[in-house]
Amino acid sequence: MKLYNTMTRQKEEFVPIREGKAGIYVCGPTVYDLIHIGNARPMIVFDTLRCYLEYRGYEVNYVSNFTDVDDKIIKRANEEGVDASVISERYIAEARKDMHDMNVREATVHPKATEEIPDMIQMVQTLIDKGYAYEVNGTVYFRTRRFQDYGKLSHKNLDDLRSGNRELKVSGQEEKEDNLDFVLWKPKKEGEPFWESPWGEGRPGWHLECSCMSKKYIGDVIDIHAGGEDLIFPHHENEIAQSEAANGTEFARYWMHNAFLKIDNEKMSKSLGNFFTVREIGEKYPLQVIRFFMLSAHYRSPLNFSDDLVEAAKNGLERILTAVERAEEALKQAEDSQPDDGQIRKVDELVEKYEAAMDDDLNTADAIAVIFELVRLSNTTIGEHVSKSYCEKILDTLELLCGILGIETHREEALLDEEIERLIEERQQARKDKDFARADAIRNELQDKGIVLEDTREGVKWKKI
RNA sequence: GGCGCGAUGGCCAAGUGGUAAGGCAAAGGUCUGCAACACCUCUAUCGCCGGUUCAAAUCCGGCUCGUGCCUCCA
Repeated sequence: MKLYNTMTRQKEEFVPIREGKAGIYVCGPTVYDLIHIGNARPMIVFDTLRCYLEYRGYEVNYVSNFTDVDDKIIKRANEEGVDASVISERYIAEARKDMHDMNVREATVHPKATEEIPDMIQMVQTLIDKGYAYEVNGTVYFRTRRFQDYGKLSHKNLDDLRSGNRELKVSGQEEKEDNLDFVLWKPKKEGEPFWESPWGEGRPGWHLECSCMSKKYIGDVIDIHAGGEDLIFPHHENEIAQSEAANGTEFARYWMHNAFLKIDNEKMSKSLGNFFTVREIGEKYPLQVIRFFMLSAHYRSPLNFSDDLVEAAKNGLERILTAVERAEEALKQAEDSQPDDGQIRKVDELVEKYEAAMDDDLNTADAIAVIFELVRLSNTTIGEHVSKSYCEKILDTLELLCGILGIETHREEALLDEEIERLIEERQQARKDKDFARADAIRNELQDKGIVLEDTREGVKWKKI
């Protein structure tokens, strides 16, 4: 399997540190509010990566944190007059719910920053002992220039950074040895949560969390480190500096970054008013549609989000789900005959094509195209006098290929209430009596309630939209 | 200013040297009481200019437009 590595800027064959195992760390959200649609992209993309690696036989240790101590959380807590942990706990629970609805599976571990403070203090101490960090008035800074490789991920050189920040320096803190130095530990301010440390009461810097949590739950060297492309600099660059300086070894073998999501072709921002939470979207569409939509483009391409595009994705997904239903219907009528070798082979070829797409840096757009090819194959070959084993093969394969992408192939089982049941029967009677006006009126009435009817040879089918 | 990315049919989107996957939408047709579903048919020479090559959407150079990051935003 080939993966694009941000570090080398090319696709590389994925070779795990330990055969058959993969340690993946994905930077998670800061929990100060409901997660937004932009947060959803890395969650969906890298969950899919995980599924595919597991399908390929890897035992995946998937770690994704919740940043639960941060300025924005504290601000929110002060506004509501509650403890910061009330805010973070609330939004961790909400994030988990949204993730569940998007079929994003639980990570192997979801560490929280506040539960890893001792390890962070330990790492800061190590960095001070090695000369990579220094303390001034209760703040500990990382001595950026001391780390030779700084800038290797984002391909920046320190002097460019420095000139670009000349203006900031005027208003900046003069206590730093160098303007590029970043905070590892900051002293508490009034009303902020804090922890005891050798440098006084305070809290950890943002970058430090991920370095510690990945070390603790995966190891000094991790196979794949992933996140949104905006994290490349400075977050991931700083993580590398901290971890490699402290551990004396390479931090991550492969760096994967997803591109941004735009809304109506503009950058998502609160000021533009085009800021959507996953929860809001979920009220308009099943979140599985959003997952399908996001995987319909390559993860390294910017993806535009708009109602029209989601609507199109929804219709495409419907086609897949309908095909599964048809195949299931066919299976009921199928015969115990020998399947056609040629047809079986075609299905196998599609699976190979799908794997080739996924092996090529997780090309989910191509993988979905293969699923549609399988849908067409199914719709055109499944019918009367088809063998049971062929039907099963089609169904198993559809389920498998969709499953890897986190797409559930069965519509949610919704029970019809008696009223609706009665209306459907009444319509059938009207049709028998050739009272089509009445029949159509009932169909429209049900449609207004979100129930779509389809008259098939096997009887009336319905689905919720 | 520094470091990147992108430009493919009405819309979305694959495709890194051999004459353009797939989806959505639209149109025509088969099926159907009608509709829906499904199936069939139909829609592109790949931003512009030049170069390399037997051959380029795919490689090189230039241009135009758009866009991301440059200290806490996924």
